[in-house]
Amino acid sequence: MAFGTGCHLHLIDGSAFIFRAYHALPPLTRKSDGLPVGAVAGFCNMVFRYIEEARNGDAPTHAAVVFDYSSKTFRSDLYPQYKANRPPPPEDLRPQFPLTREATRAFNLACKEMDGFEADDIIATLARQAREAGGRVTIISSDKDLMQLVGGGVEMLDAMKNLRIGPEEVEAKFGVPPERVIDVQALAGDSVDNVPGAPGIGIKTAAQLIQEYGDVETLLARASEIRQPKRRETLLAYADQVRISKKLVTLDDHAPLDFTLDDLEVKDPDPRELMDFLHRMEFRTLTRRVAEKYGLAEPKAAPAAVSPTAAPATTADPAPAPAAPEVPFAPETYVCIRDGATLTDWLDRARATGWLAVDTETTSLDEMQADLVGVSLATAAGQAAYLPLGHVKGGDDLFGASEPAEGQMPMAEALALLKPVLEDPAILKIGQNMKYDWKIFARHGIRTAPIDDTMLMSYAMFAGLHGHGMDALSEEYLAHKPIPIKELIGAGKAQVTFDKVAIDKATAYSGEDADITFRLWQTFRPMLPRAHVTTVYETLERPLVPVLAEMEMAGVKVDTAVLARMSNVFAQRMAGLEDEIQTLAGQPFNVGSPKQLGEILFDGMGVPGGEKGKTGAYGTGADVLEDITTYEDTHPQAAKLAARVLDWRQLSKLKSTYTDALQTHVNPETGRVHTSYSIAGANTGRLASTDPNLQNIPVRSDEGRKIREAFVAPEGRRIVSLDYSQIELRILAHVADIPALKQAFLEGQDIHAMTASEMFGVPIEGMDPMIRRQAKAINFGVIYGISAFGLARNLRIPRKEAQDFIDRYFQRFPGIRSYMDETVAAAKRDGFVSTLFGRRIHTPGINDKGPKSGNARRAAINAPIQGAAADIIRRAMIRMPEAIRDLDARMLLQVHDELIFEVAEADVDRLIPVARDIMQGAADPVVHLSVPLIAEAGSGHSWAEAH
DNA sequence: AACTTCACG
DNA sequence: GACGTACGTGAAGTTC
Repeated sequence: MAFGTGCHLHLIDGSAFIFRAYHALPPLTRKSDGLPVGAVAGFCNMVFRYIEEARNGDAPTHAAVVFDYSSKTFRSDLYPQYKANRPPPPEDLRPQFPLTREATRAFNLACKEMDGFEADDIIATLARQAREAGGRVTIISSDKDLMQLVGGGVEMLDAMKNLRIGPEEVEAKFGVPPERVIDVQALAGDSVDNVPGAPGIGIKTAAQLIQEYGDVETLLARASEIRQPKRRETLLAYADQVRISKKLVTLDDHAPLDFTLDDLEVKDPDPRELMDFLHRMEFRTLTRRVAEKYGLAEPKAAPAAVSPTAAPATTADPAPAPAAPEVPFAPETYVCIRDGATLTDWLDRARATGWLAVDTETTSLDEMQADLVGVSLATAAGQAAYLPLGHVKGGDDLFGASEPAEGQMPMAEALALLKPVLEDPAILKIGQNMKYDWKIFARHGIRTAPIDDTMLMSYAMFAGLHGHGMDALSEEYLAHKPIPIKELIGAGKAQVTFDKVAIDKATAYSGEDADITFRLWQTFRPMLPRAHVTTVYETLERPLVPVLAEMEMAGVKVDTAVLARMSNVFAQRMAGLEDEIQTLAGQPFNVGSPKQLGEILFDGMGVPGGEKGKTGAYGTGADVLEDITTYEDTHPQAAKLAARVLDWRQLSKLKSTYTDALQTHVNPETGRVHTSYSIAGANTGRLASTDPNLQNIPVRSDEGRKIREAFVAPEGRRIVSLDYSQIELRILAHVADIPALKQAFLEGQDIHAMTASEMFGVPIEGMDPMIRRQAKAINFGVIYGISAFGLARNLRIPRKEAQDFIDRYFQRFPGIRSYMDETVAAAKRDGFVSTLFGRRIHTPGINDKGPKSGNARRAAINAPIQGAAADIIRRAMIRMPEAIRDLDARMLLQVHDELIFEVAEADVDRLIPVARDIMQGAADPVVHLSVPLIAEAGSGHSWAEAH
């Protein structure tokens, strides 16, 4: 059909689809050979959805997907800097470009690109031709550069948000009708495309000027009439630059196309060709959906051959993992191991392949108290077995004891067979959260090595994107939902321990865990090098497993008598305060209830300024109460009440979270407290401590600090603590390359005083402590992605003043601002930021609009700094055991920038220099910091003395 | 289970 | 031009 009146042309901005797909999806790879295909998958999904949806209502008669050919166009000849600050496409995206063209053709859509022209020029040319022929045009894109084409039968469609963009929407965005958009763009410029425009003129001002003068040429001709001196000067000075900018933003609607509109007639896809392509890409879900749509059978086996066009661009990567034929999950096929011969058979399979996925089942999540119930093994996808060892029969007898279930190997016999394999240096043991299993085996005298951990692989690749628990990983990367543990042990009060679970059910569940772990490992292994995080995984994550396991098993001695005494004192003082508080309130109420307290203060006593949160309750946080304590003159009763509540809250916190709770965490067998560190808990690379959290033991208040007196060394031993001094500021000085900061650290100066001196021009000698305090707050603020609001609140000063401080700071240290800008730009471009050591922290939401993007922005600024500090102490911890091997000393705790040891009295003076050297040199040799790292040491009978 | 508060670096 | 903001955690208690 010839294109004419009544025809409707769809023009799809293919390149935008690709980048959107690439950034929206995790880096998927083709299973059989590891070829990156995430963007292709997303692209296909978007095209498929487009065909399904966009064509329903207002079906096109003609359509084309248009791509950019290369980054070199006639515009780069006009202005060499045009789009020059665009980074090259990521390594793993480049091989996907030709595949998206292939995909377009597989969907039987016209696929158009042209050397020397941008996709936008082709779209402009086709849109003009269609308009002139009397047809309608819909441009599937949200690119503002295309908005100049809107009008006269041409409109845009933002496929993501399903928004139509007509002349009104364009005018809402640019403040001028579509035909004047190029004039506004020419004035405002575009930092993304590096269109210069006129400095200091943004869209708002540009729109104003164009409304007044009509277009750029008239405006420039009459520039001398402009009243505002600044605008006038700018326009006079930058007239040529604005003229070039206009040429850059004006789309060429006369590109010499080698095809006509008639060639773009819509055709249905050939289902066979489409299926063949999707199948070759190994997109299972999409293949299935297409098969359903066209009523075709799904191809069964994975394709043996790979199409020549789809070959990876590089051959430098290691050999791909063994091709994984699609094996369905079949829990009923898992083997239950009940005798030595069967166990030996499974272990021989591991000896043959060199790998073994393992998972333990126990009676508790606390590895120090958990009893081993069973071990599952997997040697290939779908090949899994379960070895029950500690299952018991259903009912308890009169004494609450229970008999072992039948058909289980004796524990000792089974472990004797397992031990040589688990310790065999030629057999890789694969686990999900291996630290748990490592500790269980260690308590049976087995040192599991070497290991791989799928949770840590996921963390190295996807930190910030999603969690790393097995269930989530299985659903995400294996498209398989595992059997929920609740189905076996129940939940809540009715929950039972795993030893009570019937062996056949345990076999299905536990075998599946090992099976999933193995398949995840197969999936992740080729992905690590492609994400460039193999070194991170191998040097910062995996080696930490045995180190942390040993620390956790060692535990720290806690003097419960000291804690109990403190609890009693706190209880008495709290009772007294409670009486006083209720008298002041004139009624009894629960002092621990923020809701009741808020109502009494703000409704009952009439304190002004109560602010309700989203739940409708008044906020009564410490900062609010502190404000109220200053209302002595207007609300003396409330001021006093607030002060008492603050005291009560402090005691309540110390008692419930620390002095009471810590006592319950003392292990009855070891008499010590064993925390658990999560390696993949914090997005930045920091560890997190749980059950109990020993990383937030009080220290800032005198009262709280006393709790550290309960963390003690046994007779004849000492606690030694070493902590990095200002490690994050040192990292900032290095990465942002700030000469003054680096110099100060090299000379061992007081960094906050130096900052104050630089900012305010006051001498360091005899400095007002107030000024130093403010500089310190700014130094910390910088690390957190400073804002005037945050600094103002922290320092309790007007926002304007805080803004002045920040301006002054950036003026004095301009490198900090450029570092921040570069970090945010990297996050927007790549979707992640990296530390000095290559750790990746993803930054979802950084490209969002709205208030949330501020959070993402600050997180992106903070992550490389906090993350590098975390990397450094990880490196120190990994080297520490070997370094202190000959000393009677062991590492017990880590608190982000501090390491705590227990050491024989006689070895204290030998430990400190050794540990200090390891910590101070921990960045070397991978990164040579241009500032020294300093670790300060202390020792004593308790943590309070050592810190 | 969600929310609030508060302990740490 | 308005919006909501310091970064990263975990635990306990109250409320729904």
